[in-house]
Amino acid sequence: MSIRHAILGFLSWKPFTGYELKKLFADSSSFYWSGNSNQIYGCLIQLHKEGAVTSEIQLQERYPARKVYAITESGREKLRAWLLAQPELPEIKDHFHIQLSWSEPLSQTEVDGLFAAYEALLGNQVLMSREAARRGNPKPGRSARESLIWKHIEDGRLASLESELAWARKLRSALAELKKGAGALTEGAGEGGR
Amino acid sequence: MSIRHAILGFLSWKPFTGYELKKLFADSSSFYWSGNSNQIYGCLIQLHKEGAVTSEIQLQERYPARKVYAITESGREKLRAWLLAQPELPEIKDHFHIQLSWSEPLSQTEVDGLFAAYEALLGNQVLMSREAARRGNPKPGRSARESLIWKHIEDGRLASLESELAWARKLRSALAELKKGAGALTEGAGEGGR
DNA sequence: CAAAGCATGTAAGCAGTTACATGATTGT
DNA sequence: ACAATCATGTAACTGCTTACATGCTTTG
Repeated sequence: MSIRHAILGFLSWKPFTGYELKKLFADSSSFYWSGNSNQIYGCLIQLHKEGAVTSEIQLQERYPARKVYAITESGREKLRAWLLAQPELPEIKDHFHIQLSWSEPLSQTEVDGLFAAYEALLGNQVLMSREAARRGNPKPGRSARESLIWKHIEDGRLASLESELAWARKLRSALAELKKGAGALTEGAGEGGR
Repeated sequence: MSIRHAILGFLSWKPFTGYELKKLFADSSSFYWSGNSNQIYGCLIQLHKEGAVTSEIQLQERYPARKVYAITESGREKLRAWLLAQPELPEIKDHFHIQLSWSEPLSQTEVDGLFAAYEALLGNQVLMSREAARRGNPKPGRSARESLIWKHIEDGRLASLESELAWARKLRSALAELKKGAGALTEGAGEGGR
């Protein structure tokens, strides 16, 4: 799966300029690409070469000219073919989990600091996602089905963020419990050691 | 975060050959890299140049010679610096969610087929993860803390797979309900969309 | 006798990233 | 005066992927 499909997806909803697509990607977390110009503009040029999109130049008075891209019949066929392709599993890169995996040389205090930072990051993300959901970024709503799907995807993302936060809190307090137990038995030994 | 840190992590546990590391990555889903030779061997050569690891050639009778890599003090410092770096959010690429986002041109039957395939894929993954957890792949257990962390990470992965499966099932049946409702009112219209 | 395992490495390519280049216009 | 918005594009780089190359040994 590459960004080409997602761009075709957006254009199957309605025409956009590269600049608009860039923002759509940058503002969305489900569509996880960064929205860098290189990729968007490059991709649009290529799709145009392949005949999947048409581009119309619109001159404007006070702003630079813009190229509005629209999907073609052939583009819709390409999109359809991809939509029917074999689903793939989600790809998850849990950077923090890997960091934790090798945290043995760190002290309990240092590990606790990592948790604090991670939980703050997640908490922030939860708030921002909730706010974004409340504001409601632009999305198609061409049918009840489509709206239902988009709603569930949004809810699912929030839920998974929240459950990751709960996971981190639980592990953190389990580690604190462990420390307390060990401290009672060995009088503060086991800090920083292997 | 790149694979260099994860390799240093493994070597901070105990010495390994490139071939062994390759398998460790290939067999693990938490350490999400594919475990291709190019990256592993290339990375080890580079780490050796930087003085983060030493390599000892072990000749064997019936098998090719192997290079056993061990971490150096400087390597441990590099690892420690990375361990204390600012945590990062998980990166999630929900390929299937994006596919679903643009599924408007598909029929209800086609969408349902996608769900069936996705649920089968996830179900499989859940079984394989459970089996892998039962078998228990090689992992360090240098302290109660380390074991607790690894256990929670494993459990967390399973839980998130299971909740994704539950999410898919819920959305699928919500879509079926929607279809039923619409069918009752409009007598089978609304199939195939715009 | 073929396939899989042991073991190290190289080549070619892809999808993505940040940073740069240009230049008018509008808001603080 | 400075930054942000509108708008399109290019350059250099990174991290990762599949596939290839070699060759011996063990297992089915």
